[in-house]
Amino acid sequence: MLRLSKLTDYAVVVLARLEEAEEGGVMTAPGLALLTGLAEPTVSKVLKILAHAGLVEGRRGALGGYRLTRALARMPLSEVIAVIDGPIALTACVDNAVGFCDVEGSCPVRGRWDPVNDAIRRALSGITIADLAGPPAIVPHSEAVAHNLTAAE
Amino acid sequence: MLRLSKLTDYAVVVLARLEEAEEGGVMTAPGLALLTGLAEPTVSKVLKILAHAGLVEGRRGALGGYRLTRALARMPLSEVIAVIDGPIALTACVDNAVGFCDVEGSCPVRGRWDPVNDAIRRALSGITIADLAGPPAIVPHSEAVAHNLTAAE
DNA sequence: GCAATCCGGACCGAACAGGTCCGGTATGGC
DNA sequence: GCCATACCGGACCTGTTCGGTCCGGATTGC
Repeated sequence: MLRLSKLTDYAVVVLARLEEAEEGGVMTAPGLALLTGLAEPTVSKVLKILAHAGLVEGRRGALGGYRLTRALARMPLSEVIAVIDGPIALTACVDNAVGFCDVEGSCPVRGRWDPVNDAIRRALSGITIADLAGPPAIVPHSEAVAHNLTAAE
Repeated sequence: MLRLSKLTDYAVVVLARLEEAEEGGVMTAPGLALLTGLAEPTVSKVLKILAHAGLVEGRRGALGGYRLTRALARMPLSEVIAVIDGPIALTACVDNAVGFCDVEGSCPVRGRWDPVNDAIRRALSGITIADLAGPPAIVPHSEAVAHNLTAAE
């Protein structure tokens, strides 16, 4: 299904909400949980991962919270995916890894997936979280899809 | 990891081998299992799925087997993925589905994933199984990777 | 000192994928 | 006409991964 983890989905939502904080202000994990409707431990987990990767910054103590280290417009989707789900790779046959596949000697596809991975990475790099968060208003429940957001052509 | 199932990987390998059959000839599931080094039940499973989708054609009885219904050069990778793994969609929030997400009313990302999915589909549609199977010869166990196979630019 | 908050990790249950097997049906050869 | 071969369709089991929760510790401001 080529699906990515829900954590990544949550991360995008949380980041989108986090941008609504006033300039320089922080938002707490419980607060973001309320805003997003997600469970607090889940939000906390997401934020911890994002903080570890440097996409957000955590400030401890009372009046603490999280804030973005970068504008969402400068945060490509591919980076968030890589942070949460690990490096983007469709199969285990990546980077000429040897010894993982027991039929690598006779595999006609060997080494050919890399261009595919690159194509996906390129398509994803052209989309930022800001694009996903979209204009502040909520989109109507129908087409806003065939947009000029295509990024890869 | 944005990973797709191993079955899809196997499907590509099997298809690549299947193309080596002489014109109009069929190859049996046990035979393909030997050629690919995969377990026979697994190969059989893959072929059944592919046959159900019409990508290969099965002929029963003695002297039976499978054969391609189409040249690999006309078989986009996206189609194989869709057949094995289901439709290409990164998240559950696709096609403006309503009622699956309990926070859809307040989700700022709602409806914004579709362009991403489209971008991925487009990147994948430009690559055919023939590209993955590559030239008939087997690639050496080292770099033959950074090839001009990128297909999407 | 106390309360609020992030930090790092361990933990468990559920869902999914991977892989196998079996009975049934069609085809060709002896 | 019988049998071996091979596809067909499904059920089945098992292991791994993901989603989600929880706890103790460290840090900061009042």
